[in-house]
Amino acid sequence: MARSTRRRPDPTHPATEEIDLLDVLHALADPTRMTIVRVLRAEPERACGTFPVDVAPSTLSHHFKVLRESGVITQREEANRRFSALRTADLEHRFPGLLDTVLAAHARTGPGATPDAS
Amino acid sequence: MARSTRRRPDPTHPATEEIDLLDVLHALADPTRMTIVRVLRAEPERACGTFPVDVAPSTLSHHFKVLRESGVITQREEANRRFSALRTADLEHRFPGLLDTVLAAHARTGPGATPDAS
DNA sequence: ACGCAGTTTCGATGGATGTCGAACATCGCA
DNA sequence: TGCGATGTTCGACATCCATCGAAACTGCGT
Repeated sequence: MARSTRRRPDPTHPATEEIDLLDVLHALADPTRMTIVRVLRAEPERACGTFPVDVAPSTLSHHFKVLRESGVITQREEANRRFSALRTADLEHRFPGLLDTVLAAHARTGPGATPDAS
Repeated sequence: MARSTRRRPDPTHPATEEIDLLDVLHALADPTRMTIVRVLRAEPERACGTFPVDVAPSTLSHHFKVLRESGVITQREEANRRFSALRTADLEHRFPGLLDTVLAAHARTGPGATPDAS
């Protein structure tokens, strides 16, 4: 049965031109999701369950949905696992420099942030 | 009575180093507030009631409060009116390039946005 | 075939948020 | 001194949102 190999439908993503800035900002304005994006920034792809966040699996799934529907990440299904990746190129094309700037700002002030690195 | 010249206390603002990125992103992730910021971007200062937004005065006041408490704007009292201004320098110092990038992104895709200006 | 591991969906819940109208405060001006 | 203009605060309300637990689904290994 080649036609129904995949029962669960592929997750839907917005087209690049459909990505809304306010949706993206809202998606990034959450600690858990910001952590996810930061991790994804360093690695090209990663399975859902392997993120260093301390929330229930269902909550995590919710956050991935928000990130996906806002156009920040892509999700690819492989067997049982779902791999997530940043839509770096798409975001760069639509909002040049945005992701870099936001992540740099968070790196400066968020986690261990060098107290006076200016 | 020099000590109680000003009855209504000056609005409180967070110190520059206290400005939180996620708070800023959240503040910007609202159409009304984004409009306010965009207008403020063009003019150095402006009275509250003169913004081209279509909400009740009390709602507007609420949005100004959110913007102020997140560190995006300053509010100065002059007589009856309250003037708002972007904390451009503070934001630039704390999150270099952030405001420019976000506003540029919104200009590209938000209002009249040249359909295919790439 | 069975069960386990990884994820999503559903339902519920408490808290934040955007919105409004009414009431209050402040200042300038007639 | 009283009125109008400008904003804020308060209370209410509907909605959204982050979170959880339980249930269901999918595919792999035993």
